Amino acid sequence: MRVTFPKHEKLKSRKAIKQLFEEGKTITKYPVKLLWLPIEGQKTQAGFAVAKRNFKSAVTRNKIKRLMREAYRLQKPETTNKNSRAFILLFLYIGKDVAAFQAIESSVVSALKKLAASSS
RNA sequence: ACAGCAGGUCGCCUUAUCGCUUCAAAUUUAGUUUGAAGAGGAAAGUCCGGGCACCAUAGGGAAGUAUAGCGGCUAACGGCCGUCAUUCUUAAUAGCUUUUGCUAGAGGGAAGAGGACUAGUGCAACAGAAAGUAUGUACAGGUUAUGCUGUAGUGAAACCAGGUAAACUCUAUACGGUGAAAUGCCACGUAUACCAGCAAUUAAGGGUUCCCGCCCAUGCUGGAGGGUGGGCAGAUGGAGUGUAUCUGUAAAGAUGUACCUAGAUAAAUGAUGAGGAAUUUUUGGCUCAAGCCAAAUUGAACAGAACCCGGCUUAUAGACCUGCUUUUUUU
RNA sequence: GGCCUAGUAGUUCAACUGGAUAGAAUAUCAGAUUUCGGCUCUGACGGUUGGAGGUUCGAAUCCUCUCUAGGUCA
Repeated sequence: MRVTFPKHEKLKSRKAIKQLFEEGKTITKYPVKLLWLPIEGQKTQAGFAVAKRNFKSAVTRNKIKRLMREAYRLQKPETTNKNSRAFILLFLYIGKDVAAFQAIESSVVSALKKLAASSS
């Protein structure tokens, strides 16, 4: 099947992000930190963030967000098909250096697996 | 050929698979398919100037800010072009000198925020008699004598209507304020409620420094709290880009012709693989050396549009082009 | 997308509106004192005033550009 990540699966609502930071739970798999919160009646949405304090250059921030988004996109069917519950997710990059795609991918995968285990 | 200086251009390429955004078409209903397009020379810093929008179709004065030789370009500018004074550097050559050297200096190169101290106020450490109410001392000249003239030392400045305005200031010119989070429309939702202060139609307040004037206005400001935090337009065809001719020393302008070239919004242009390449390192061979050949390795700087333009400044691996200069070799 | 502020010894602050070796406390080091250490006393070290350029006889101070850090506006 197609592995896509269109616009409406992206976490955009300021209100939801605020709620996520206040009430959400966290899973840390260095260099990625995952904030998650189960929701009702909607599809799963995911967002990606890199702190401006750690990376001053906009180019590297965009690069890291694109890498995390690509890793999430490739792993999405395996995680979302197993359980029917929906979440709002936010992947936060907490490392200080730019990691390779394989390292970010493994962190994202293990975080999603832990999320599936703890929510079921 | 190598090196240096100045100016300019480019700034990874090809391909497979999977994905993102916009537009068009089809099908169907909001998904899918097909096709097309998809970051920069600085998109950056926000240092200037404009367009555009709203606020009295924005008006007078004060204050404030900026600029400052002359001429031009431009929508405009603090930008750009030309040019002059001035300064620095180099230097043909000339004068003096036994020489070292000193003085002047055509020409070349670079810099060039440069109005006014004959309006007023201020400032000038140390040194020096004296730093502004200027003009003391010594010597020489001159004079009947004084006034006067020249030299001397200190200092950045004392040969004078002194110096200093990137000191206050004056003169001239320009500038109203705000800033796409402007502004207009649609949708959703709530609280025309509560507390405090000011004001009561000759008033408070607002129109982003103050005064006048004008306009708005029945309330205004602050606090705590409730709701929303979505969409469309603005917003991508423009002082647009390429090219040819003409005008002009040039910046630039005129005319013709061709082209359409991002439009995101927690923010699109990416990921993985393969190949090619500038480049990096190591080994071996040839060679006096520079370098050349072969194999392995590495695999591209600075950097991401956010309403749009014109500049300036800063960052930038490497490649290429043009001009000038020096050195070497050959003809 | 706008706007504003600050950078001075290792640290915390001075330096009046340009004027001379940029000062004080603390920290560090050395010496004295003490059986030893602390306290105390004496002395030394430590700064190209974030960087570059300019104005001026002279710049931490004035001007321009730039870097870094921080704040602020729905």
